[in-house]
Amino acid sequence: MAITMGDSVRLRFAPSPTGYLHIGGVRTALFNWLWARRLGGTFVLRIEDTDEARSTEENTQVILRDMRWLGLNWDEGPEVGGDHGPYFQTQRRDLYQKYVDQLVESGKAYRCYATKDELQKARDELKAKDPKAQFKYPGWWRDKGPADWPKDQPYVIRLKVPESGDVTYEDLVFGQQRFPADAMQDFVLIRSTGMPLYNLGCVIDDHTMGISLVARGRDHMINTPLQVLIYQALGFDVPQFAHLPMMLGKKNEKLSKRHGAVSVAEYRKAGFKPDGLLNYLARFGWSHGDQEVFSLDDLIQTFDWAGCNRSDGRFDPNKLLAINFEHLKEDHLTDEATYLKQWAPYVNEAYGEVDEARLAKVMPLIRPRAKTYLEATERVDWLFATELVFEDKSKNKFLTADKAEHLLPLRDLVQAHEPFEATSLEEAVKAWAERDDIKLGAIAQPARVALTGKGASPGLFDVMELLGRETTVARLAAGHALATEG
RNA sequence: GGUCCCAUCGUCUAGCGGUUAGGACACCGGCCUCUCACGCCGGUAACGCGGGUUCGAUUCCCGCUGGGAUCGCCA
Repeated sequence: MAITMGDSVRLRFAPSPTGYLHIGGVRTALFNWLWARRLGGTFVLRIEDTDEARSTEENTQVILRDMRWLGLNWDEGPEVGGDHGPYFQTQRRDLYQKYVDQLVESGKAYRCYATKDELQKARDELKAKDPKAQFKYPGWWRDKGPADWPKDQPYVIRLKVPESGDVTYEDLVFGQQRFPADAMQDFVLIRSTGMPLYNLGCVIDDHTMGISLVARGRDHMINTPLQVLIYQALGFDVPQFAHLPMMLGKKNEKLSKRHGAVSVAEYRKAGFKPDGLLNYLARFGWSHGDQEVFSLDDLIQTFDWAGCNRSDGRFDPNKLLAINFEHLKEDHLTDEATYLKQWAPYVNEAYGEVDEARLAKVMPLIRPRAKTYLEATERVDWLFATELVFEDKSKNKFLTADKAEHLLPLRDLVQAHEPFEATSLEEAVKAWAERDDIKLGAIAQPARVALTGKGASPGLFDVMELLGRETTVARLAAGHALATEG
């Protein structure tokens, strides 16, 4: 497709504040955002809060906060404004009403006074007669006019859907699409409360906000022909569409809580890096040859709709973890300053305000060992926790009377050794082990447990240097005491 | 059931008529090693089925099967 730069390229993400920000939604937001950024276009955030029963201000705030955390900044929308506002659908009701009145006047839509009960009754009757039959609104009010309108009765507005013919549109991912009009019914545009339904609000907003390409999940694909009909009835130009395959759970059902974390907030708490999450999500339903790891800049430079896949996929927490790990351990993806800045909040929350210099010093030891910032935090408890916690398994295995014999000699060596520095300590201990024909592991494993409480840790001598002479000496002695007392 | 969509290792995918069907995650070996990781080396594992089209189909077409979306005054 032709790549045109500039103002005419406008994309949007339009979440409903009926819940937290779901990672499936983030994937949609990301693809829109990437395309806008790649073409130097505009990314609009619009809040579709017309479901009054489920939309809350709190949810809106959560969505904005999580979008910001992810780095998916918007050029127009809540809190940043823009020339096409307001960006909350509930604040655009006059606009919807105006266009709907226009449709009714031109005979392309009509008032329907049928009540929900009447419709339900008709549905039930049809189902009783033929369980397999497809219920369609029977068009009771389709051909009535103002003379037939009852006074003071609530009504909805329905679109007059053509009785034959096809609705077609071009999908950037799925190709040319064709839907038979007779499979659709005269659907409702606006509720009896005057609040627009999804399809109407979506079309009017996308049009008035100048959206050039609508990209959304495949679950909306069935709405698109309906929306095309509204565009046509209103005389609007139809934008481009791109639908994205669904992100499903392990067993092919909709991705939900039972598959683990689904909200952005949970991934933040679990210590994921935004770029890592975004990298995984980008590679879900999109590919660029064999490349798996992308910085955000890589994505902006390489993302395109042609690389999008059409088949639904299953969310894989393992792969997400692996991609996140890649981002955390590779310096070109996360430089030290960034790592420190992003990691520090987790550490401070776990252990209280810790010394930045010490944190910076353990960092290089932890990076190749931790897949998330949270895991990294758990791996430095021996350094920052107020009390050393022993793993039972490791304690029982290595802090025993027979295995603790080298602990005190090691303590003595460490106490006297200069300089107190990892490489130098290592040389000294290795020399001792060799001289007395002791396997290094026989010294190191009990010592590791004494110093860190665990059977696995960064290199023993790095641990010592970080702990400092005083703590190292004290813990070696305490470990020996623990091993021999019982 | 109607309408629509999809189909390559367990998972994410490369492939766009001729390949020993490639990569990544996961898994299993091995090396490295003070432990755990990292890193390195190697391995197991896929074209759903049946018809066409073609000299030749994973690739194009049709059918089947299987999976999914949707059928609201939700979005």
